[in-house]
Amino acid sequence: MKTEASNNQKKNVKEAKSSSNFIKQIIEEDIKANKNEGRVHTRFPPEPNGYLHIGHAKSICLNFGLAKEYNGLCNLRYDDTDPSKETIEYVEAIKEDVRWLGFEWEDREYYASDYFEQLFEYAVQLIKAGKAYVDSLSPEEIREYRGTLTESGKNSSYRERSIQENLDLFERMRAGEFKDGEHVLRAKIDMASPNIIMRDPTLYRIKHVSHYRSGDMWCIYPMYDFTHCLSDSIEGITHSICTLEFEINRELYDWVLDWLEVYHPQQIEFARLNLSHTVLSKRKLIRLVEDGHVTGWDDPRMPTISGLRRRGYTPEAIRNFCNRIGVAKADSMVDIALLEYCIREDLNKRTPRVMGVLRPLKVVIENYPEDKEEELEAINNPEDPSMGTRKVPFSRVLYIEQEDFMEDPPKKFFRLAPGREVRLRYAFFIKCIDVIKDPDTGDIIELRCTYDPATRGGDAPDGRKVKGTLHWVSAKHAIPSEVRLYDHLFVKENPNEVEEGKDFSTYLNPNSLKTLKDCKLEPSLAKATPGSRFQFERLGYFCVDSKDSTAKALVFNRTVKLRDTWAKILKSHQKNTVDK
RNA sequence: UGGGGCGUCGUCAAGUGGUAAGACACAGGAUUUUGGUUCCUGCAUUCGGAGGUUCGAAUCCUCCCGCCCCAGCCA
Repeated sequence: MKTEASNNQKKNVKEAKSSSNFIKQIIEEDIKANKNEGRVHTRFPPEPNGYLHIGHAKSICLNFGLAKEYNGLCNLRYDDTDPSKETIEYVEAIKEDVRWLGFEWEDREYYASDYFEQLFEYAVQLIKAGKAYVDSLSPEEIREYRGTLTESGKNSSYRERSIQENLDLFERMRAGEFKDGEHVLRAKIDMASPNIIMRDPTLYRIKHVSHYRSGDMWCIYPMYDFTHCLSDSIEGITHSICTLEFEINRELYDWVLDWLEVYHPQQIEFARLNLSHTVLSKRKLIRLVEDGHVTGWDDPRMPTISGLRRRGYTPEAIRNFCNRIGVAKADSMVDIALLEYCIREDLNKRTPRVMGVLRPLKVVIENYPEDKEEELEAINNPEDPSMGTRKVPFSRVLYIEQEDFMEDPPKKFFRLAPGREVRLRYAFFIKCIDVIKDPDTGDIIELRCTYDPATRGGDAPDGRKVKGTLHWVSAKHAIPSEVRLYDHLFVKENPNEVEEGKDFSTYLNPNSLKTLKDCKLEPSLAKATPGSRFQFERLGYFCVDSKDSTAKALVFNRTVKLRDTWAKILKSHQKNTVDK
């Protein structure tokens, strides 16, 4: 028997704690060695040029989670050094998403663009140290001079300009005396380095573009490699966690900080998230939006935070997911089934149950009086008795789900069929006595049934058992609704893996959205507010769409299906018959 | 064929010289007024491969194989 305490414990299920990983080990060793006086300070550094997705959630949970676990801090920092792509709208959307996920950066909201003056001073310092120079090669020449992966590059003819000349030119770059592309500031490292990043990387470029924050104050903008390490240094970041593709940039990260002799955070790289049946690159997500494959960044099919939110996902489920997938250095592809498991787990505990019929089939209870109606008591959440009960109206004409009736049922089909008796959840046993078809099409349009008044509530006093229990809605009381059923965006597990001459969009799932306009819901749903979540019994978890739903015309999104053993049985049977 | 990384169950992933955690998925079974939930049970004699060191190797050494990243004035 479950005790009150164990019930409570269950309700407050502790968030899955992330297990040990190599980053925690590094941090723990650092703390033990009293590196940084035992301080842990991380940062989440998005570029405001797109919306956050579940891959960013992994990074957010990692950075903020580490800070929390080791009593440290995590900054929110915008890496906004490319004014041609960045906007304030993205800044706002990112803040909303991080906050919604449940993380708090307090007053530590920083912008690399706020460091421009300081960064400029650092660049001057580098020039003075003879470690940077103004190059006047064209972009094409710079590319040619860089060499290839197997051949070393060659020095620019401007590489040996005097410090004075470099200083003068750099000041004039800042002053706006030159056009875009005329000059760049480069680090003077080694054009023969086997690491291409180190072949005199560009530090500053001229861009006569106004910046969403600094306006027209600058026409030269620092590059990522120069900005990021110094921003980390300025903020006193201890562990600068980024994704694997920056591994080769670490040499430059260290080079800049070493030559400038400033506080030196440690860059640590981990593998970015890949999720099956979707794409997670900004470029591809933008294409989905721009090509109209989805309705926007917050389309409930998108793996964006805003899409997941609109779909009905909870921050808790996403955080649990991030804790469960782990952190490592091996490239990997997480099965989207794990994400779905996480949201079901959360919604199962917190969501009220209701009945709604997606594809209605009319049922007339012949022995139920025309004018009679009654209310039956239904449990709101069997997982949580404190959520109480509600009344659902019953009357002579009902709707059940089309797929809950079969005229010629296969073995193991426990639902309604001619002559068979089933239970209507929380109501009565009914028996099908007749099937009415459309004379032209042959489609089943109505079922005639009888009910057993003695089974009120769902139990037969004579101990009679029934195999199936169906959800239903009283026709007279039903409220109409539109319901959107979502499925994986891509049919292919890894849409990034494309066949010759094809592109990821060829693997788009044509059935990723099915809109049902004739759904019938129990009347208690009339007052459902945007964003509220429910379990439609036997079907799945649904939420009221926050954009398109109105009090008069409800729109529900299916967050995720319930686990469906019957569907599995059907599938394996089909497979078996095909195999034979 | 330069450099930097990575290979442990179908998918993630612990493991750090003492004899392969856990989760998802999958397959059985029990309970069930949701074919839901919950609960049991099963699921890597073997860690990319081959050698070697060792009483003992997923862990150390050697060679090989495979995959990923880098030639933006993007991040």
